[in-house]
Amino acid sequence: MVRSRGRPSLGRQRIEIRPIENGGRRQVTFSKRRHGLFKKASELSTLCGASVAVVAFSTAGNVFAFGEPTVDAVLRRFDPLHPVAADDGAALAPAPAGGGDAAPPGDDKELDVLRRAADQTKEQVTAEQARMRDVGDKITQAMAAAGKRFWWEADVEALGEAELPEFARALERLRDSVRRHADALLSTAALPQPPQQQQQEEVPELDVSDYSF
Amino acid sequence: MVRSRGRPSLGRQRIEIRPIENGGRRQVTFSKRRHGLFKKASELSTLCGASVAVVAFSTAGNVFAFGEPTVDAVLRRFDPLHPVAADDGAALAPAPAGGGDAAPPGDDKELDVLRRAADQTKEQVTAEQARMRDVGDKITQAMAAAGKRFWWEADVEALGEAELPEFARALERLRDSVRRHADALLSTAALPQPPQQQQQEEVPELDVSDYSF
DNA sequence: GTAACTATCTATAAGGT
DNA sequence: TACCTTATAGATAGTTA
Repeated sequence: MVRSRGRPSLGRQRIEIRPIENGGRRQVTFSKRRHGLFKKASELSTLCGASVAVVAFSTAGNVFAFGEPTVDAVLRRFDPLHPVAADDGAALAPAPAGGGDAAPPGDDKELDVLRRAADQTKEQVTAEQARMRDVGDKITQAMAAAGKRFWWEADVEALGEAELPEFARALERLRDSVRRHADALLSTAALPQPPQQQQQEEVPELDVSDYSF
Repeated sequence: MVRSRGRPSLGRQRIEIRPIENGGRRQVTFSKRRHGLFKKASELSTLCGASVAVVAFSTAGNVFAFGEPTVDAVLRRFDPLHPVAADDGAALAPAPAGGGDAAPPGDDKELDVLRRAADQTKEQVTAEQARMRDVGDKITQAMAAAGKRFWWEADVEALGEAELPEFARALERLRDSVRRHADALLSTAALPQPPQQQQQEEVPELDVSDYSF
């Protein structure tokens, strides 16, 4: 590009830190500085091993967020209502309604139980995969058709009325499966044998009527 | 301050973005960059009228936060599980305890309230997308690492304790979303393909208490 | 944890494609 | 919208107090 005369540009100019009136300029600045801010946050995290979360709302109401390791992880750790140390999710562990609520740490049986729970979960997940592969193809198609990259971007509207309930049910089952696994992981410290309910592979009754399909 | 010989310092040097081993150096860097990050966030907010929140945990476990107008305000606005009006909720606040309890039908205020509620809903949906995108990247990584093609094949075991609850929650939210859509479909028996999806996002609010996590 | 001090390095304001 | 380019304002590494 030929710059016929004088300086090719004025270069960076100093600006006062005060509200930008011009809408277009404000939008451009927001975009640039937001990127810069997230980058800084990322660098801080990497350099110093810090957990960082950034949330920004534009004047237009759009949200942008950055988090390491995850926005939610950091925010929950920050939330005083969910006091959690380095390992978050302690708040997620349901207080077992059974008898004692704390087991002596260091017991070998603990490990064994954990192992079984893990295997069980894995089994369930495998079963889920089999059941889901079918409906999954439909969903994948919907994703591809819309040029989406992530599963949650799947165009729900494009799913037929036949696939929808199946999709929802599949989600629910997987959700439950994952939750059980998470609970098992998180209750490593205190494993008070629950009243032998969750142990069986029987998936908790699915009350479909609840979801009026 | 006398500097007896040579250059007083080498000046700023370029550094690679990777974990700083030296504890002292890391601490100094954390302090400096944290200040810089907060300043950037502040400027972004002032220049662009954006609401911004930043939360950072040092490796020592200390928390530092910045927020405009307030950390809590931004985080509540971001958390869809705790719907709070962005601006002091004047619009959604319970009817003033004065005389009448409802605005006369046909009043412009009615429309205004509706409009604000709609905006809020839209905002929440957008926030969802932002959070999903974040945790989604993590899950996608897990998928890629395992060479899986579908999201439900993601190796649950490979997800960290931080990601697991996220994954479960993401599933839950998506499930709810799907259910709402299904409900809408069924209640309007024969509605042809909606022209847009963002427009009629007005759906019943979700009752999370049902799926307590 | 903070606060200088400097010499660099980086982010970015403007303007263009 | 995003991506260039330029030239400069601002951030900061290394060090000491």
